[in-house]
Amino acid sequence: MALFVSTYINKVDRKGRVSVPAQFRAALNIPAQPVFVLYPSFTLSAIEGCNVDFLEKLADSTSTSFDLFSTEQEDINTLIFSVSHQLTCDPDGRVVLPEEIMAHANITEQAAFVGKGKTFQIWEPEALKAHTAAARARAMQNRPQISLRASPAAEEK
Amino acid sequence: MALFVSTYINKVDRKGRVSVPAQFRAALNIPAQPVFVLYPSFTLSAIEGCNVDFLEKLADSTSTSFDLFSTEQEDINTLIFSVSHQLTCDPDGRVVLPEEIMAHANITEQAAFVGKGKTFQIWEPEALKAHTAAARARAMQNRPQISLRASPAAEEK
DNA sequence: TGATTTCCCATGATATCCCATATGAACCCG
DNA sequence: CGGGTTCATATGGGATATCATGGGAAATCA
Repeated sequence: MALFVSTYINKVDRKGRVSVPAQFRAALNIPAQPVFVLYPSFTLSAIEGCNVDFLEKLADSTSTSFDLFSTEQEDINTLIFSVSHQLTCDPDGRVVLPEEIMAHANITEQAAFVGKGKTFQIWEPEALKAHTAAARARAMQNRPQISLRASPAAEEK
Repeated sequence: MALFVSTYINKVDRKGRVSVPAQFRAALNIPAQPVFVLYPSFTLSAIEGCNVDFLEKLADSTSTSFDLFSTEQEDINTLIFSVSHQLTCDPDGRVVLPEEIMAHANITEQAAFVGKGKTFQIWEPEALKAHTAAARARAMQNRPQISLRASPAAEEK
C-alpha cells in the first residue's frame, strides 16, 4: 500500500526534470515504471499528487449512467480530469513537471515533495515554509493544551 | 483501463485532420489502430468521445432500466446512438472529424481534447475556456464540499 | 475520370533514454 | 575503531526516439 511520508527538496534542472524521491517511487508500487497523477490543488498554491488507482476509482464513481448527464458530475469531471496529468518516471526516477501546474505552484528551481499519507504534494520550498507556519499557528490556536506541552521545535519533522 | 486526463489543443489542418493526443490513443488500448466513438453533446457545444466498451455499457444500462424514465431512456438512445460516429486513427494517430459534429462544436482551426476520466470531450478552445470558468463558479457556489472531497489531500484546513 | 479519402514519408520540436559524475550513507574488513 | 569500498540516489549532458504537423502519392468511391 502506498504511503508517502517525509519531505524531500529536489532540484529542477534546465530541462524541467525533477527526481521523484526514491521513497515515493517505492510507494507507487509499480516496480518498473512508477506512474502517478498530478493536478493543481483547488485551495492551495501547491500540486496534488496521487496514485492512478485513486483517479480510476473516481472515474468509476462519476460515470454511472444516471449521473452521466448531470451538470454536477460534468463539472466535477471538468475540474479534476481536465487539469490532471498522468506521468511516468523515466529510468532514472525523474519526471518533467507540466507547465501549468508548475506555474500554479510557482515552482522554478526547486520542488519540495511533501508526504501526506496516501497522497503527496509538491510545493515551492518557500511557499511550503509559509504554509507550514500558518498550519502550526492554526493548530496552536485550536488546541491550546497541545501547544502548552509541546516545546517550540518539537513538532518539527 | 482507459483513463483520459489532461487537456491537449491540436491543430486542424487543411484536410480536416487532427492528431489524437498520444496519451488518449494509449488510453484507447488497441495499440495498432485506436478506435473510438464521437457524438455531439446534447447539453453542450462540445463533442463527446469514448471507447466502444463504454458505449456498449451505456447500451446495456439504458435498455435494462427502462422502467424508470423510459421516455428519457428512449431519447438517450436516439440522441446518442443515432448520431454517433465510430472512428479509427490513421497510422499517424490522426482522424478527420465528421462535418456535423465539427459544426456542432464550432470547431474550425483548433480542437481541444479534454480528459473526463472514462470519456473525453472535444471543444473549440475558446468555448472550452468559458465552460471551464462557468463550471468552476458553479462548483464553488453550489457545493464547495464536493470539490473538497474530490481532492484526496484537500481535507487539510 | 474526377473528387475525396487514406496512406506514406519528411521535418522540426520536444521529450525520453542512456551514460557519466557527484554525494552521501551503509557496510565490510583489517 | 578507522579507513576504504560498495551501493543507492540525485543530477548533468549528449544522443536517440516520439510526436504533432505538412505535403505528396496512392487508393477508393461514385
